[in-house]
Amino acid sequence: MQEEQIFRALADPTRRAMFEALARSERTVSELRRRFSISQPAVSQHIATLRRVGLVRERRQGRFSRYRAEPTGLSPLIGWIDRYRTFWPERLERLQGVLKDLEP
Amino acid sequence: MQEEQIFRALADPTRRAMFEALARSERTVSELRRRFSISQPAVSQHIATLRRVGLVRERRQGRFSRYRAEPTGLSPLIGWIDRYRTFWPERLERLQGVLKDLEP
DNA sequence: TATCCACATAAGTAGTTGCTTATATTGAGA
DNA sequence: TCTCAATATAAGCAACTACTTATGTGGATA
Repeated sequence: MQEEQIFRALADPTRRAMFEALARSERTVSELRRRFSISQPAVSQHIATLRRVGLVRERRQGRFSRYRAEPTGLSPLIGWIDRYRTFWPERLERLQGVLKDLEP
Repeated sequence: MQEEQIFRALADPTRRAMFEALARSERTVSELRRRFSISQPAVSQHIATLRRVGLVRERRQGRFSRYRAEPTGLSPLIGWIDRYRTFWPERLERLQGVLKDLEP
């Protein structure tokens, strides 16, 4: 999936919030509807957009559809940004620190 | 500047391309106009948007305005993405490699 | 000072987007 | 099988966006 679609999908605040919620835990459309005060179709449409660009995965379970975020879908976005990290030594250092902490 | 504005600014492909061009070198509006086949006002409007969200800086020089990218303006975007890097060991490793190359 | 030139701003417009209500579709249980 | 519950799709609409042309502003030069 191209970076173009990813950027557009994440430009909407509601969709970004949904991705965040789905990164924390798997949820159904109804659950998302409760959390965001928009109609059920609106939720389905946002999910469809996120799914189309590879940011969300579906897991069918009977008449329920459980959705969860697919962080690897951010790959094009990260790829784009990494081109500009080299301009940014300070930030790189911070990130380096984070990486060190993650080393076992 | 909030991540909201940054995402919206970069969602447009022309604006993203302009940011990329301005990251490579400083340019005037006229120079950008030549590179992108849109009107001069359209260029000015895109620049204004990028400037408003802190992604581009102006350097006045007589009647010319020279613009260049401000990579630190990507900070909110990077901050947002970093929240999901932890879900992504493979990518982290690759990045770690990149960082190693930059060390000396 | 008169006139370009580089750029910004204003105003109008066609296309896109995010929402709504209405209507399928499909599975589970009485 | 009949009905309800969970979700998807269709259709319509108001708001936003990215563009255009027209015009304003201020620096440089004759």
